[in-house]
Amino acid sequence: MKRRNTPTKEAVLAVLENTGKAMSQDSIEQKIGIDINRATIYRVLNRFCDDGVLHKVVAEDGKQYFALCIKCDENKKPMHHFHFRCTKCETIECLPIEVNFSLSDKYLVENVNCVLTGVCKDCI
Amino acid sequence: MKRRNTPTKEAVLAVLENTGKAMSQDSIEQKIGIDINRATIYRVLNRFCDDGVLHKVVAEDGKQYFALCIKCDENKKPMHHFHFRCTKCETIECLPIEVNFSLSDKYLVENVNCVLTGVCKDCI
DNA sequence: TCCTTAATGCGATTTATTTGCAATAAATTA
DNA sequence: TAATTTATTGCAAATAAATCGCATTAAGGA
Repeated sequence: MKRRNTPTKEAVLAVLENTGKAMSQDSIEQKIGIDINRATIYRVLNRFCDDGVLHKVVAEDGKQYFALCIKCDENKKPMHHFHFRCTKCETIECLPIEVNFSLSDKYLVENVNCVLTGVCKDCI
Repeated sequence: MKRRNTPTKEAVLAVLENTGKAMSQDSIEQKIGIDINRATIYRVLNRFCDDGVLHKVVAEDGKQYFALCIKCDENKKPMHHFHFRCTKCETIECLPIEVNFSLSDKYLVENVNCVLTGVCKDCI
């Protein structure tokens, strides 16, 4: 199943590159300019996640937010980082803070989801 | 608005004490034995959260899970801890692992929500 | 230019959670 | 103990996020 380039995909990526933050389908739809169906945006976002272009964060409001994966050294695996959700400006930013924990290897960790919520430096 | 004791509240607490894990409204309703309305369970859970009896975790499935707050020394404030959601047995357990991060005090952190997802030690 | 099938739009659906409102029942008071 | 106040509950409907089926469109290789 080879991927195709479409205006939709480019527009979604452009919005995310532009804000540099994690965004919900809703806020992407508002900023994207062109008229794109809700379901399509979700499908595009999920495909990008599958392809490792985006990562998904679920905040404590229960909603999904998507952000570009930070490109780091190719031999270094992308680190799990904290996210900060600001309840004033309704944004989620990726913090350059690594998530550290040591857990018995009797557990298989497949996913890490860490979100701090509060008021960000711009709104405080 | 003084709180009243009701069979419902006792039953909900009993279930949570029993499993010792974080549970969703759904799973509580299944285990509780008596017939309690969905909305009522949510209201009871949220009230307990307001009162500091329970804490709420939002997992990456977007659902809310509730667990008893761990009682520690009274002079020690309750720590933020990691949670582990097992996709096999569908449970969430509170891990005795503290969440550590250092963030500029230009941010006001009001809430911490950290969930690891994978396969737990009992299911692996 | 034609053809295959990935991508899209639309509408309907599913699932989690909340809310309004009338009825019920704790707990306090007379 | 009976009366009173109002927190709590049940029920049904409302919200809201995300997904799904299906017919249509349009990349991009032949």
